[in-house]
Amino acid sequence: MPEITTSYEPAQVEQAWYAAWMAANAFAAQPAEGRESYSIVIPPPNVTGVLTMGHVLNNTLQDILIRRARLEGKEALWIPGTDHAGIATQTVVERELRKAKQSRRDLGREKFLERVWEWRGEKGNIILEQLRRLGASCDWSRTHFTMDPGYSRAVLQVFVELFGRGHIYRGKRMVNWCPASLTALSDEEVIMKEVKGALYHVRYELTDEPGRFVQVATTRPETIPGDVALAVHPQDPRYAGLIGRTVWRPIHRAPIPIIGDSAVDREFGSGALKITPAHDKVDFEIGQRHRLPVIDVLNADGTLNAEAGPELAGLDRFAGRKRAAELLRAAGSLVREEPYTNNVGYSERADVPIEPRLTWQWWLRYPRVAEAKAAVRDGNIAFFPDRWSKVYLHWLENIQDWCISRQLWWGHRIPVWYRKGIDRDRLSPEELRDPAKVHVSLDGPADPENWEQEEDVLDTWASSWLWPFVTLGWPDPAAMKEQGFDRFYPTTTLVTGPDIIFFWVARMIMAGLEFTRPGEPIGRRIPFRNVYFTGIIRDAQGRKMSKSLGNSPDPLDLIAKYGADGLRFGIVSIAPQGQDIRFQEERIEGGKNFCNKLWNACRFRQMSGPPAAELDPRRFDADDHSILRRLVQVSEELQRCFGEFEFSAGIQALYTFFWNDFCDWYVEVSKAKLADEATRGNCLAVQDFVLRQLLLLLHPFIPFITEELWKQLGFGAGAELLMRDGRVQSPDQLVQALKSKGVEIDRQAADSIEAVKAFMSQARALKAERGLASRRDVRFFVSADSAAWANLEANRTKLLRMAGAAAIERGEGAEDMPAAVTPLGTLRLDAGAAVDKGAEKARLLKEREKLAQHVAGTRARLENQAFVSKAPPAVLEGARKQLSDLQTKLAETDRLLHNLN
RNA sequence: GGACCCUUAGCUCAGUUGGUUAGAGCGUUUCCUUGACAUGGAAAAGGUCACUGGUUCGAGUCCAGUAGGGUCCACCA
Repeated sequence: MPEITTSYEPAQVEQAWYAAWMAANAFAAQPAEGRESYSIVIPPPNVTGVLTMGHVLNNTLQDILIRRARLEGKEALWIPGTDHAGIATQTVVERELRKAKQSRRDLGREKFLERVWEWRGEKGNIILEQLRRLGASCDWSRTHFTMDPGYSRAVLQVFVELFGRGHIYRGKRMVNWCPASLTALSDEEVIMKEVKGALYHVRYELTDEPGRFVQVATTRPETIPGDVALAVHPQDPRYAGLIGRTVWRPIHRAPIPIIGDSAVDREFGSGALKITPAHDKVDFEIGQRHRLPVIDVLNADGTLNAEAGPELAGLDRFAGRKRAAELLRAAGSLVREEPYTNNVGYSERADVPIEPRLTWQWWLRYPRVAEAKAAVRDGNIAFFPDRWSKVYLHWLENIQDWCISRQLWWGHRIPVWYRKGIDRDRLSPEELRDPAKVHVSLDGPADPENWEQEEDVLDTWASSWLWPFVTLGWPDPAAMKEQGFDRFYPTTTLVTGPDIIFFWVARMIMAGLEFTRPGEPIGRRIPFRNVYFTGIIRDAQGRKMSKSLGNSPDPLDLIAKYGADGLRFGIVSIAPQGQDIRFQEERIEGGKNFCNKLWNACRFRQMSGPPAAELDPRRFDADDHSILRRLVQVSEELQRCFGEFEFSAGIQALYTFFWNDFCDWYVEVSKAKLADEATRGNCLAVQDFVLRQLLLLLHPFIPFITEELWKQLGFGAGAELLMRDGRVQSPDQLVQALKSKGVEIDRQAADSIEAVKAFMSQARALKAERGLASRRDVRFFVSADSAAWANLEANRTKLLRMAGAAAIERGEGAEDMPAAVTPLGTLRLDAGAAVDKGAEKARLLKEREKLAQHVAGTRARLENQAFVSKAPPAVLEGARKQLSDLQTKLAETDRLLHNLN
């Protein structure tokens, strides 16, 4: 057996094991009847993406769940893949073209798409490669891409079916227009930002009463040429006589009416509102109500057009705003201009202000809204943390139709063909469904020469919302059978960020309910049973990590520095349920240190001798009972944590068990036991038993190092792999396994160790306070009763070793020796040197003070009649025992103080 | 305007149905390279649990309010 090196070097180990796992095809789900299944679909990262800390957290958690499920003997499937990310990808490729002074229009649609596919071929798998570095155990043979032929067909089929069911329509409506990407966006792709600008107070002169004005406030004077009316509240006394009269539009001068509409807020500004139906949603609605014309003064790219008048035409909208203000000022129409902060919608992707714009688009009336609400409200789908279900339900309550068309080229082209010669913008809703005029199908019309296909593509999310079932072969029955749709749908758990709860989670639920297993109960049609929402990773200052801020560390650098396991351990340990996470590199370093500690504990085991024989219950001492009891406890704790998705609590429990219970205590006491042939064999067997279980429990969190150590310690036979063939035992199975080896955990024995630990702690403290930690020639005296003395005798060898003492003797010692009261009797330290009596007295007095306070508090509680009569017996008993223990300790401390005098 | 979250040690955070003396990691102080590990060991210092009330025998934990910070939703020009 090769010797384990003195410190853990992850790079080689990780690379080698990932290759070995791949070679063994160990990530592939092996269909096996009778096994419970556990499935996860990855939130598909954008093909343009590179690994971020958010991905690290998210995918580590998925990998933990999948690996744990595998070790529990489940048929575990983790489906990977990428999203074509319409706007993002198209933007990236267009940017490349621009470097060569080209635009996509220069290339034309077909050539451009070829370029995108080329790009995807080169760069599209980078992020999946990075996930492998992290250790992700996805079934790579099932990698999907939302633009794959099969996937695309499914997306189009969904469109065709929803159209057929009347959920999809084409309509001219106000949309969020991105002047940078030149496409419509859904409401979810618009983020509100506070923008500092100006509020312009502009006066409009009455046409029939020169010198009389109506004043309005606006942030967008450049849209004044698009004004078609002023609106006031019909009950506003200030404007009582004005409704029905006309005013002069101050730019691109023309008379426009004053109308009354109750949508106007009387409290804001002057209470009068300019109406620009082409450039504001509310204005558009008011315009509709009053049958006002629409004057669109903007081009698609955000520049002003001829409708804006000769002074503004051709200017960009921001330059136009300045120019418009100047024009107003020159004309005496600008009453004043004040600094103003308002909320402006921005394109999430392009980071420019969006324009409300009236265009023809395709819309989806969401299917299964009520069912989608019920699925979460009634618990068919559980959210962790549960509070996100409120956010989800609130969104569904107020759901708006989804604008699913995008004026892009990269994406699924809408499967609609218009008969040549017809004007598609004049089709009535009935004509839209007339097959002689509009053809909607998967494969297109039989006589394509007579038709023109819709140019628009679908919103990216209109493909990703199908992810949980299209990745399992839907809708092709043969593919579904082959890919195990029956076994793996609904998937077990979805791990994602709360930021895409509307974009993705809610929509997947509706899609799943609409398209899978028609007619079957809701619990069979949902796409997943659990949704775990991760926190958002922030930098040390609490800011969101982003490319533009450059405050996100490169996960690959962290892997190089701390190992993938170190990174995984660190990120999980700082990611409690439901809270945002402040990233600290020190925690990743902590992860690396944990791995090194684990490595060395196993190294120590290996140096102690070959794999041990069976546990020998006859040789069990209190430490053996104690460590095995803790092992069972940790196993229980971990089971609970997995049930509640409390990853950081789980890893914390493992940390404490391994570091404090196993290394700091059990391994240390082992050193004495290993020197004794009588206890050596059993001690090694206990170590092996614990390490074996520990590696199984740790493996989902830190897969590489555990696999390596599993092999180094010879725990797997032949070609067995921990990750594939290992089986973690439930706490009950663990107890049973111990029983079958004749081991029954003795709780009293295990408890007795706690007193020894306290004793040890006090002994060390007595020494440490005098700077004697290294000296081994000290003697301790203990005034122990016979039971305590027996306990100490039984542990003598290891106590001497661990406390660093030459002797522990029964007796009082000298009165001026430093002393401490322990559960096993009063301990005195004979350091063989003069003692600072004053210092000793001060120390004991401080201790006495604490004890006295505590005694008083406990006594007061017990003297409270209400407490005695109402508190549960266990609590009461605990308090009584506490009081008596404290009193004993206090009395002994008093005696020590007295003697010192 | 509506909803939700946070405020606990110098820092970042745990604290699971209310119940002994509120924990961890990092940092700090002292000591230690004894044959797993200095990426380590031992010991220690450090907290009126944001504030004010309330419920309760008992509150970091439950309720109400206040202050500060954050997130999401919403058409206020």
